Amino acid sequence: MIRISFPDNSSREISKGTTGRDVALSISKGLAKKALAFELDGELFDLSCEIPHGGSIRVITADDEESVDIVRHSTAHLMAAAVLELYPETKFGIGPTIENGFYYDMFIPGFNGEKDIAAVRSRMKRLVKKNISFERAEMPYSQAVESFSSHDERFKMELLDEIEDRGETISLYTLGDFTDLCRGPHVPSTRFLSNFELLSVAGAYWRGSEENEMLTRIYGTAFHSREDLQSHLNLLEEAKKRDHRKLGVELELFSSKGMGGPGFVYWLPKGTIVKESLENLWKDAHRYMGYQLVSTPHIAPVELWKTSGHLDYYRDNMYFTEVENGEYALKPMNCPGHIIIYRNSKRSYKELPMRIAELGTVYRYERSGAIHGLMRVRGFTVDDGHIFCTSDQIISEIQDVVRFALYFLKIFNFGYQIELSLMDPADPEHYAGDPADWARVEPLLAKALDDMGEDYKTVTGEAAFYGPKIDIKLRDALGRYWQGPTVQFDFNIPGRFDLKYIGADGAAHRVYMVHRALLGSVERFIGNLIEHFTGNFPGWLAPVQLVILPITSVQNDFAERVYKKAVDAGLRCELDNRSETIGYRIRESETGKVPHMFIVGEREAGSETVAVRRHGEGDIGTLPIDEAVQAVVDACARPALPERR
RNA sequence: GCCGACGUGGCUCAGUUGGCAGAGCAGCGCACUCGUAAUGCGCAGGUCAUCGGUUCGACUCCGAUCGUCGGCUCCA
Repeated sequence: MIRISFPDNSSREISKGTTGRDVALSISKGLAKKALAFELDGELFDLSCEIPHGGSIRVITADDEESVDIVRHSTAHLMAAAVLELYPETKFGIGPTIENGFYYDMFIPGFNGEKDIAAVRSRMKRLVKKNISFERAEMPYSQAVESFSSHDERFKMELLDEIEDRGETISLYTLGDFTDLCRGPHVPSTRFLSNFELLSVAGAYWRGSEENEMLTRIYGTAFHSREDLQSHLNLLEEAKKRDHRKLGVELELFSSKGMGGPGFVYWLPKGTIVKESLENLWKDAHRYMGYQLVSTPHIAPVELWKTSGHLDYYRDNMYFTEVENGEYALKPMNCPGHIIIYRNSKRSYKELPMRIAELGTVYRYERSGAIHGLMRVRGFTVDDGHIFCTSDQIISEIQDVVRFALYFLKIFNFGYQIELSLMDPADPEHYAGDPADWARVEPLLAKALDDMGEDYKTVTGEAAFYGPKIDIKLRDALGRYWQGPTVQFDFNIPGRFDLKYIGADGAAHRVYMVHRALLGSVERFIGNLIEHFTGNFPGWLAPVQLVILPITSVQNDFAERVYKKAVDAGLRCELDNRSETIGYRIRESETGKVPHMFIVGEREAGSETVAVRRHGEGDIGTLPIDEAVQAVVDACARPALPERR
């Protein structure tokens, strides 16, 4: 007999051989019907498994958070089973769950890409209807090898060897004619798998290495209910609508095609207003926060990049050019330029912390397949800053940077998540600089965050080779995370360039250096903004803030007067007095996502008023001209500068 | 770079088994002077991504190149 306890703290004795299903049944028939698996002392098991030992047990149903992953994993098997039926020669790789879904990597002879997805889908539906059970079997290595080698499952054999090497139990799951090497757990049968969708097909290297053969990866997702699946599919639709590449064309913000070269952004007049407005706030905020703005060239002799280490570590991503007296490279980063500025004169401890910053456009060669709209380009503007300081200034400088970064996220209502990336102590060879320096600084970064009361995730081994870093991921309106601000310590470059300051003791000391970017790449950040706001920028960024629309040409003079007042008030305003219907012109401003419109007809002209219309809201009433202009000015006010320490 | 899909006027898309390239929107012109998301008529605009091949004849079939998209990879 073994003793198990339940979440409500009750407990009971059960005999050996009792399965999870028996336990669920003993509670209620309804529970047994809904049950997907059970958890014993934090470990998940199939419902059909015997309770292996005493402990605290929980029956997992669709109501439990972790259960959707079980459904997805089982659906991956279901998909594999369907693929095997259709393509008997298929060899299987791995089929894990991922955020929001699953995939399976397979070598599928005869598969015709997306065209054949529908067939797989309908075959899966058929298997669901048959309500086939998942059968688990454990077996010794030799028997498993026999089973997989008879089907020439070369990928599974590889996995099998690794499981054996780690000394883990080998378990196989059979679903109909398909048997897979798998840890489990799985749902009892396919009746739990009716709410899935196959989403896309892609190539993927076996085990993610370019050295290996490329397999076909099919992506899908699954949920407990039709409603959950539908709302996820709706989210994907919504994301498509917000795609910054699409909106960029529609709103005439930027162009990145044609002769301009892939991965290069050409900002159109409207996009330039967005970019400049953002950059202007950035510049003012930086000066206010004690940064000195600088400007450095786009190209420099290779010797500079040799000294900085970029030639060794970053060569493959750099553009080079030859001129008569030597080789030059386009800058892939701004740091060496800022170092030249630091080294321009002998620095005193009294100058520290010295914060310099630049909206520096850099060029990096990205492989053609990596390029993506504004998010991944070959030329972009880094809102780069470098802080030179002493060790006892580190904490407050880091805190200032993090606070400053959060300011930029908060003014746009982005959510965020902080990650602290540290070195892997088991692999010190991998990192530049004195390990003692690392040991001194890493806790300071953690302390800086702790003292601010910010939550963060520590990721060991994720530090850059030159130093530990704090990354902030931003979360947009659809809940998606993007690379955002980054704060990086550098134990490499100060040594390479022999950066020093003269201390109060009259001696030279090595200066500490922090790289930081708050927006990351201005281009990518604007891409995030476009998707976050669906192109409905806050007023201060809107390319056109106000459109004046006279109903007929009789009101043109009056409209002209209103227009001048708005322009004088500093608004980006347009007067649309084209000979089109008022409905048509309103529609154009609406689809152009102009935040405000003033509509002026006979009534307004006679009473020195305007009818105000707000994007997405429609007519909001009539106001005297000056009041209406002031309301738009207020709505388009730039956010306040950040608070200073 | 790799796997797969795609590439027809500024945009969105038709184009049957190879037989003279089509529509809507946008643009231009004319008329219309209009009350809160599309007024009407007319005009112009494409060497069907590029190059090569097969064919009497190629937007259509084949190959290569370039680009775009979904992934992989990369991401100091």
